[in-house]
Amino acid sequence: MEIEPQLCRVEDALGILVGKWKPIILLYLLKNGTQRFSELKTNIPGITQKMLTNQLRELEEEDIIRRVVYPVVPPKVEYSITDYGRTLEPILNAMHNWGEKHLLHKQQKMSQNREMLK
Amino acid sequence: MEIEPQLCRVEDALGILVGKWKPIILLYLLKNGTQRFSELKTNIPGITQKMLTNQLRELEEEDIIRRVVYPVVPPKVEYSITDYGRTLEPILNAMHNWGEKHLLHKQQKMSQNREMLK
DNA sequence: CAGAATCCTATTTGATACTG
DNA sequence: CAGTATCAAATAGGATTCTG
Repeated sequence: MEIEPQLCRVEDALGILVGKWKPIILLYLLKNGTQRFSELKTNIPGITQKMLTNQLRELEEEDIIRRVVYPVVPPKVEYSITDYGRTLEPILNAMHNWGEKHLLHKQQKMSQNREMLK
Repeated sequence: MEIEPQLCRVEDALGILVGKWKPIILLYLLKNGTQRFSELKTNIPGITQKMLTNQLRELEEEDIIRRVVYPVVPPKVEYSITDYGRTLEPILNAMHNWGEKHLLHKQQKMSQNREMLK
């Protein structure tokens, strides 16, 4: 019984979410609303300017976030979630809840690994 | 308002699902039950032996699938979803449904791109 | 049959310096 | 402030050959 990959639409959502900083960016914008580039930069620990730009661009390309440039000096650019982007929220929540629920499983596995090292 | 990445558990689920062939492998096992290595190999078009082995190992490492080796000649190895792995099913379904629902959005974007090329 | 091993390419991520 | 540009490192993925 052959599966037809083109009939599997899991990748559509997955592809949008994959990227080292995308989930955190989306969660941040979902929780805190419109944010400037610098706000994201300072509030997402460890991210570089390059990666922030990169991930924002990719999310914008997928219409998940909106980029608004104010023609002022110094530059001001604001990012926010689109209505379309908001449709991903249930999926993000489902994954977060799964992660929380199975923290225990993860910890048990880690203690197994410690056992094996003895 | 700083976000604490360690409080975001989205990556826990996401990390398990990420990999070029993981979703399709999981969907196949969820739909068709226990499968031999060769069955997966022939029913997942385009996958190489190396990647099939690789992705199965990573899923096994996360306790999402079970690997059972039968000590026979020629070798026989069967893979199946664990109960723990089955807890990911709602997430996979949510992503698939999202993908189906937003096929239209995707198509509209593609026609926009075609317009831009004129 | 179910892989392991090797080699290679491509993509992703990161560090750093520069700019309108 | 909000980026670009460049280079380097790390990771993922693929083609091919070999083996118990």
